[in-house]
Amino acid sequence: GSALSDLEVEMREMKGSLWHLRYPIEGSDRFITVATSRPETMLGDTAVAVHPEDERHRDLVGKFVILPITRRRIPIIADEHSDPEKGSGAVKITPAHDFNDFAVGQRHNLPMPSILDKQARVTLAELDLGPADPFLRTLEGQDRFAARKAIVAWLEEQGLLDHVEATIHQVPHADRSGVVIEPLLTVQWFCKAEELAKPAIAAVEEGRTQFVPRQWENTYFAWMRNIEPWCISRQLWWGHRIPAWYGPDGAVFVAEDAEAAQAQADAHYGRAAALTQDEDVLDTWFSSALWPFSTLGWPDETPELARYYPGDVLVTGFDIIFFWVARMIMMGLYVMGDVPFRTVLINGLVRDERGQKMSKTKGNVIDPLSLIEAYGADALRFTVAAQSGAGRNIKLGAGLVESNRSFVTKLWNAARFCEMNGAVPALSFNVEGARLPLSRWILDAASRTIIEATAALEAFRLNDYAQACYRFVWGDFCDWFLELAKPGLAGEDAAELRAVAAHALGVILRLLHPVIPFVTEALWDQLGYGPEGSLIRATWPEPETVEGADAARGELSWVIRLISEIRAIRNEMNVPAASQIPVFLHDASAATLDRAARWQDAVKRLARVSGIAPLHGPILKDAAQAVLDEATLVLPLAELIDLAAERARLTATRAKAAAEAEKIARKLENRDFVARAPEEIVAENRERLDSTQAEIARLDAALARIA
RNA sequence: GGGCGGUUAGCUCAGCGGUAGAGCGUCUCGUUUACACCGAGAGGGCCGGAGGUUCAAAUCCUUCACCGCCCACCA
Repeated sequence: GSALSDLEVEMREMKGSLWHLRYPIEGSDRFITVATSRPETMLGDTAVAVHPEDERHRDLVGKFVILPITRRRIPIIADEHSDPEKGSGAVKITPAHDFNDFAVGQRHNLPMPSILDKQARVTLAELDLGPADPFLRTLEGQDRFAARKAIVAWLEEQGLLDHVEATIHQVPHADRSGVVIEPLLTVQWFCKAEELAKPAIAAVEEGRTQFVPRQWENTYFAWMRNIEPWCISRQLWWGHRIPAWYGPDGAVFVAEDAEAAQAQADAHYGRAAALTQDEDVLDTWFSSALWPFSTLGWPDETPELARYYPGDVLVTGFDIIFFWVARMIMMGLYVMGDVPFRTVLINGLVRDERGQKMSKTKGNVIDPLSLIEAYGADALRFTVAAQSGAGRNIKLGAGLVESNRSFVTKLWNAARFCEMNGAVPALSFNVEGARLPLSRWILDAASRTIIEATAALEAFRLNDYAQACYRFVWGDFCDWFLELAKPGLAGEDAAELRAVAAHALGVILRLLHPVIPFVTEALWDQLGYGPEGSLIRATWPEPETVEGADAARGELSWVIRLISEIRAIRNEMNVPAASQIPVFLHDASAATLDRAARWQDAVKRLARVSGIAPLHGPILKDAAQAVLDEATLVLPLAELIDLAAERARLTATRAKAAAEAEKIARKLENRDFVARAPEEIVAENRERLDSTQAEIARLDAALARIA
């Protein structure tokens, strides 16, 4: 058995019994009943306490009880600790084996005999034995639980057991070994934690160290402001020895090392005295508290210590705030005069798929190595980052890792496609040289992603960072840029598109390297971005201003909406995938027709159309229609079209738009809204109403044509 | 007993005063020369309940319910 700090004690709910014992009162035939969940401790009772205001027992205060078995005479005292509401209102006091009872014992100057040894066996050594019952002898050396059984049986036999009550109570267990802890009076070394805590509280109050998310500072403060003296000695084999030495007469010398202690002792005794060092070691958390500077060479003033203390960010779980974080802050301030780190990032705990805490007994422990074996380290790392919302736990399951493995594979394939098409990274590449709207659009999107991802990382929002990268790679780069670039890669724009693709991929590799280290590193090297091992040292990508970005965004947004509209119609009208259909633009502006001509090849390919042309004159009857800005798309489907289905489709679209318009109109009719809402909000709603109404008008026209 | 967090689409979650979103899953279609670990499309939500503040509430306040956690409590 060793001493423990409060933090190492874990309360567990257990079914147990409450034994109500009858203690005979001296000089009368009355009894006083006390309740206990640990009857064996009655051997060490040194008083029975009642509440000073409790009328029921007032006359008993000052009288004595003859404790059964040991037959010791112990006083009935009045103490606030006794709760009249509980049990009989009288409570047995065992100062050596209960914290509260110890306090009572101190207040009333009671003796404090231990009746258990360090192996939790009954010992009678400290008892003042008088006319004890012979039964007492048989208890010596018995284990606490065996003794409990024997004592209960004996009391029952003697008629001293009033009754037994089944209860559920909190029982202290050692968090490591899991055994039930027995409070025991021992001599230990303590640290005045309160003194250390004061500057540590101030440091966090003043923001010299900040917790992320901020709410954990409450947890820190709550504990630090109510901190108890810290028991730092342990009766274990491993650890730093307590730096205390004892002289021949037991005098204590505390010093940095044996030599200094010896010097102290010699001065004290006036002669050379033999010293023996304390056998105890320091609490492992005490030693761990030194970690931020002891690992940097302290107590020597090393260059490492000068450069790396204080550290920047400590990343850890909330369950370690008291054990380690608080202690490092206290110790850092005390020893180094500064906080050990500026930011404490509290990440969630990794739990199983259903959110259960992993435990060996539950058998739900996920071995990261098996996930890595199945899906790769990159997939696991990316998954954990993507799931780590601020302050929430991570539910880790194979399914998630598997789908993120797909993302890694997607990245790999996209890079392979770039390579196949001669997208070679060039140092000379300059964003300003990009002329094509497609180039400008993807370069602008890359810059925006860099800004978003960087901001997210700086704010420790790893999930936002991962998501921004995911969306850019899969949504922008793969789904649209590469697809739209395919026709161009075979033509006169090939050189620019290759250079832009290579540049964007370079941004992607650098952005994702922190969470997809292996695959990005392999691609970086293989595709010629830099020599092997150089990606981790590459500079973080910087956002760049792209000339004509707004115009490029407008144009690409149009192209993407055009293709999506055609695809939607094809799907909803069940147009066979293999059939190529023509697309006409009705009422289109010159600028729109211009765009249509420019994107002809890409649209043909991505929307499976045979061509796009302006439509003048009457619209064919057997056609599907859709509204795109000022123009109406017309898809002649001939025998493919089901007019009823098309009417239903257009009607549904119109209904949606009408509901939207209605909602906005109601808002704008509200005088309070127009008067009190900010101008730009009102203007925005007016514009939305206009464009929604224009869309409805075009849908009505389209419906009229197929009526 | 004291405190902290959560409750939004089937699942996991983002959004935290001004048009409810993402990923996965589901359904339909698809052998288009990077990728089926893929592509296209669709459906799916009284944003836990009740009050309140506000021109406007998933978002702010009050309160309740349920879930999770921390601290204290061996009569």
